[in-house]
Amino acid sequence: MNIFEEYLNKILNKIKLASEEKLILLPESLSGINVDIPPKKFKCDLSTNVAMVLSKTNNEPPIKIAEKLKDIIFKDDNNIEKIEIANPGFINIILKKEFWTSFLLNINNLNNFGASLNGSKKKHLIEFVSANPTGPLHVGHCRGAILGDVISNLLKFNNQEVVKEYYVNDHGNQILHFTRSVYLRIKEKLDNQTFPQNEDDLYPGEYIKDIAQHIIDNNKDLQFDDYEKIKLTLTKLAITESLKLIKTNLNNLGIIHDNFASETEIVENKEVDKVIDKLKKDKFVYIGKIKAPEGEDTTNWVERDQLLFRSTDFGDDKDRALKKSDNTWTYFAGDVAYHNTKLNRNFDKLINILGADHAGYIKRITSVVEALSGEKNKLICKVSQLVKLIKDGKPFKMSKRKGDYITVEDLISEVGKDATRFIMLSRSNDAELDFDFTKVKEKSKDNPLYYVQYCYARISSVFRNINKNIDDKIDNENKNMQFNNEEIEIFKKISEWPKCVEISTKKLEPHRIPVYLYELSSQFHSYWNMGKDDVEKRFINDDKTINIEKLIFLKSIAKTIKTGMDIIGVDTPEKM
RNA sequence: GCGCUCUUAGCUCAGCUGGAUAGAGCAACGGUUUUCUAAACCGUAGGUCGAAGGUUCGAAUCCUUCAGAGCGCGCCA
Repeated sequence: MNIFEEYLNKILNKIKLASEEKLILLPESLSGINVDIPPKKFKCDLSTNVAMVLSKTNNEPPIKIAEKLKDIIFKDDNNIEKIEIANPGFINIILKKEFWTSFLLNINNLNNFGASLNGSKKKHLIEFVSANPTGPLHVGHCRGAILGDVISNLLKFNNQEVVKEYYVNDHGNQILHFTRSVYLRIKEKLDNQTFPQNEDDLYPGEYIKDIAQHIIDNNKDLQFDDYEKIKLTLTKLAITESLKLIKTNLNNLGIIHDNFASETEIVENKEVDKVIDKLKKDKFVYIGKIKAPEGEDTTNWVERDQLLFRSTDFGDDKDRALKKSDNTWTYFAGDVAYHNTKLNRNFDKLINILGADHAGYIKRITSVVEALSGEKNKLICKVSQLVKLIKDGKPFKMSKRKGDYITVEDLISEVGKDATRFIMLSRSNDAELDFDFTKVKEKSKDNPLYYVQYCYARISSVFRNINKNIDDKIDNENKNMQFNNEEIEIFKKISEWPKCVEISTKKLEPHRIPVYLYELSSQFHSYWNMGKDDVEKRFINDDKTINIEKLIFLKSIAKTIKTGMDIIGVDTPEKM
C-alpha cells in the first residue's frame, strides 16, 4: 500500500503508452520522475514532477506538457477529486475522501503495513559491534550496536533474510595484554602480589578483578604459579568471561546476535593461508614497501619489505600490510580470511557497521571483498559517528588508562534501554551525536521517546475505557464512513509510512523512523486536544460507545506507531 | 601532507537518492485542564542553509575550490 509507488508506476505506464502513440516524446532515462509528498501549504495529496522532466525532450514549457499529461494520465482515475497544475509545472493531485476510507480499510487488514515486498528475498550478513573481548561494552560501542540491530530489523521487516554476526577478535596482542592483566589480578588475590600501576599495556579496570575472581572460583583445580604454562587455558577462560559480560550488555540493549565468529578459529583453521594463496594467484598480493605518511612524526619509521595487498588497484591510497615484522598475520589478514568465510557462506549482501575510528579501514576491506568476489558493492560499510558525551554541561572524555569508562550498564540503569535506543537512532549515523547525560536524566520528560510512547498510551486508554482490545478485529462492512479533514490529514501522514520504510531500507539509514514517528505522534496529540473544544472530535460517546470511524482511525495510528517502534526495538507501553 | 565524515534558527537536529515560500524540539515570551492520560496542546519570535564559483527549467541537496570541526593514515584491533 505505497500510494506514491502506485501512482509513480501508473504515470510511467501511461506516458510509455502515450509515447507509443506518438503523443509525447520520452527522454532516455525516466529515473528523474517521481511522486512526492507536497509541502503542506499546497493543499493537495500527491504531486509529480513528470511534466518538468519531459519538458526539454518535447521542447515545450512544463505547464503546457502538464496540461496534456493531465488528461493522458488521470482521465480514467476515479479516485481523483481534482488536479491542479502549479508553477513551474507540478501536477498536484487531490484524492477523493472515499479514497482514504478504502485506504484505511486496506491497511487495517495488513500485518506488515509499510513493508516493501517487491524485491526478491536475499541473504544478508550483517556484522556489528565486534568489540574486542577484553571487557564490557561502553557507551562508544552502543551506537553502532543499535544501528546494526535496527538495520537488521528493517531488512527482516521487508522480508529479507538476515544473519547478525559478531566477529570476536580473540587473537593478537590486545588479548595477550588482557590475559596477563587477568593473571596479575589473580596473583593479587591469591598471593597478594601488587598489580603494576605504570604499565600502559595492562587493563586497569575493576571488572578485571571480577573476572579474576570468577576464574578462581570456578577452577579450583587450576594452578596459577607459572604464567607461561597456564597462558592458553587462561586466555580461553578470560575471553569466555568477557564475552559473557558483552552478551549481557547487548541483551540489556535488546540485541541478540545469531552468531559469534572467532578470529582464533579462523587462524587455526589456516583460513588466512588459504585466502592469501588465492589472492597471490590472482596477483593481488606482493612483497613491497610502504611509505611513511607525511606531516606526521616519522622518526621511528623504518621502511621495510612486507607482504602487501594491492588495495590501490581498487582506489585505496596505499597498499596494505598482511604480515607483521615478527612474521605473524596482521589484523587485516585475519579479517580478509574472515570475509572470505562470509563469501563462502553464499550471502548476497554483506553489511559491516563500523565506528568512526575505523572508517579509514573501509576502503581496504571493501577492496579485498571486491578482489575475492569479483563483485563491486558486495560489501557495504556503514559508519556510526562518534557519540560526544556531555556531563554537567561539559564534554566528558573517557580514558582507557584510568579505566573510567561509562559502560553500557551505567547507561541503561540511568537512562533506560528504550531512551538509549531512541536517542542514538534519532540522528543520522553520519553525524556526530551529543549525548548529554545529565540532561537526558533530569529532563526525561522532554525526551522524544515519551512523546511517541504517550501517543500509543493515549490510544490504549481509549480502548481500555470502552472495554475493547487494541488488537481486536474490526468489522468494517460499513463502507459509508465519514471522516473529517483533520482525520484525513493524519491518514495522509500514515500513507507516508511505506515511503519512510522504503528510503530507510534502501539507504540503510534508520534514523528516519524515529523522526517519522515523532511527526505522526505530534499530529495525533494535536488532534486529541481538539476534543476539548469540539465534541465531534472526542473518541468516546456519552453512552460509552465509539463510532466505527473513530475506532478504525485510532487503530491505524496505533498500528503504525507499533510497527515503527518494533523496528527500532522500543516498547510501546499501554499505560504511562 | 593525504583520505573519510560533518557545517541548516541562540542550542540540538530533520529535510524524503535535485523540486514549489527551508521544518521540528529545546531555550524565550503569551495562552489552554469541571470533559477519553497536560509526559499534551495553541500562539509569538527567531535563517545569507560555512564561503565562493559551476551544472540545471530548478540546488540546503550534485561538481570544483576554499575555510572551520571531528576521525584516521605499517608491524593496534
